[in-house]
Amino acid sequence: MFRAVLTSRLQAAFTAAGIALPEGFAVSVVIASDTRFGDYQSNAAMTLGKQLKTNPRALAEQIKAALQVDDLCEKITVEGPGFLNLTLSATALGQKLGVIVKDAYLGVLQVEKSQRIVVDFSAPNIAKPMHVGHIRSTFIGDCLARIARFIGHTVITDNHIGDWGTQFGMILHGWKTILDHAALEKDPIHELVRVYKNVNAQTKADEAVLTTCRSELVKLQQGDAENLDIWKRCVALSLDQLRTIYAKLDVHFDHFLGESHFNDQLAPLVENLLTSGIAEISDSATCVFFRDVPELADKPCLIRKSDGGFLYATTDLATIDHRINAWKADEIWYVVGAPQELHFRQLFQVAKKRGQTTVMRHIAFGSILGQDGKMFKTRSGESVGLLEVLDEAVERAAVVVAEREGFSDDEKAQIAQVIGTGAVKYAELSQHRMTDYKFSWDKMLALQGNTAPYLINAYVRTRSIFRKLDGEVTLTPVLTITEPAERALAIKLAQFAETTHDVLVDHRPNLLAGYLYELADTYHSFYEACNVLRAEGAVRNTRLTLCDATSRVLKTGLGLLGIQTTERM
RNA sequence: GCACCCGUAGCUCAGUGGAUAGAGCAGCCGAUUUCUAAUCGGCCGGUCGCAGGUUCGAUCCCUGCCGGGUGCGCCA
Repeated sequence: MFRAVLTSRLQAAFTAAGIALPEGFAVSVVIASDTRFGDYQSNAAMTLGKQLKTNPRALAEQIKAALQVDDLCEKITVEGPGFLNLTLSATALGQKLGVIVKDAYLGVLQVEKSQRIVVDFSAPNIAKPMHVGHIRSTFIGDCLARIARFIGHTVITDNHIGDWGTQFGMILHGWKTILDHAALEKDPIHELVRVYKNVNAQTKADEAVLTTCRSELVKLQQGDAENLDIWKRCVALSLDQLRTIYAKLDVHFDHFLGESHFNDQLAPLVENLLTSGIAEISDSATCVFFRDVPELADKPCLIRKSDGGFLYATTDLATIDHRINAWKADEIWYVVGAPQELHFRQLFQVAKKRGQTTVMRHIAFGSILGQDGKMFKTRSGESVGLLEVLDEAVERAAVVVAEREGFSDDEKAQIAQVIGTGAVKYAELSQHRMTDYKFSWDKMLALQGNTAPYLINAYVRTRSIFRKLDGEVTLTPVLTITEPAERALAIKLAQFAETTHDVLVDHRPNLLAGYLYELADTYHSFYEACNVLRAEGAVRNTRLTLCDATSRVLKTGLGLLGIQTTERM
């Protein structure tokens, strides 16, 4: 990629000019902030000038003189206080595009050191429907997993479903007292939710019901055959439904290792932590204290309740053991909401005390808020169901597709499916993950502007050109780029390489979404300015190659976001 | 009380220690016998919450304040 090559050239220029770089000083080249000055820029002279207390502009001139980029750039200029601006040559761009269209990775470099990365995301609860709150973890996690795989990591996706919470006390009691078996057969989740809500309301009104629920839970945890059987049926019914949703979403997991999977390991784990001195008893509960970590000094991590029950953190610790021992994880990524930040800080600290060196990251995200600006409450209040959102999105897309001619009903349904689902995913992934946002039907399901349909439409336009071509076309590796619109498109295409890697620096899918939007925008402009099929000779060939590259980058890039494309719309 | 996140155009949101802070939506004007208009071009719209500090340069980094959200031993 150009940025990496230019960076190493710049590094060499410093050496050639005899300029010693201070310890830890990283020479950097970035994509130009203002394209009037060039395609890439380096502010190194200004940053370094400050440190060395020398004139930054003179320093920039010195570097410029030593910089060997004749094969890449047609212009190098020094501007203002010491900006070093680089403009790529049409030849270099043309060659690059020739390479990109032939490369399975479209110019994206594979990582030098491939890691085994476990991505933990989605994690819905059993016996509850997935709602809009699950959108963020599911889509962000899926996207990050796809990108990590694409650049050469070994990725293991794991859905740590909540199949063993205290909520089962209520479901068990409800199952035995108020379950409607016919309703369960028709719509399992709906009936389970009804039962749960009903019992939940009962417990609020009657203390005795709560006690009964607790004892049902204890029986389950002690292996009571009847309760265990009911629990297994709940899990099976829920998993069926979940698989349907994930298929619809085109989201795939290598494992569904829910909390229950680790039950047997919790007691020995806690014993082990006690004997090794990592954990201690405090107020009859078992805790891990972090007295050497100032910000956690008064925030111990509880791993066993005073009644002997285990907690969220206990299961997570056992899960870490499994991921390290059985899966040999180099890294574990937790795509979980920002409110759980403290939990993960504690968890990672315990792992550190245990000598576990696996890299663990909490990839946090902000909350989806209701119209009142408050968080959706999943326990008491209502939320919008995920299926409901998807169905509505597909329906809205179908309204637009219905106006089109030349499609069978099946094709129309297929197109609406791709566009509706894509719109929902893109609405999430184009947003910075830390931003809280209010759930809005209109924004989530918009079909114009900065949306998935806009990107898919750009792809459709590239495909339509190739459908209309007569005969075989040989795309030439020698592009002759002349028009500004061609040039702008070529540069954008080349920058797919930079963007894809940038996403994983801070785990931010919105960087890729933003890039693809700009690419589609650039392509739409190119499309209006440069007719492809009416052009001739080398110009036509160049434009066809640009269209081919755009087509591939859009399809691949959208694929990395988890968004499918359609050939026509 | 302490900790973390957020505050940018009417609305929803991007963005970066650098050059004139950008999109979409909404509003207005224009382009189509189309290589698919789910498109393109243009106009309108900002004291980047407030006040200091560091810097050649701060919307970005630091401190304080204001406003909103979230979390802080026996839920997950």
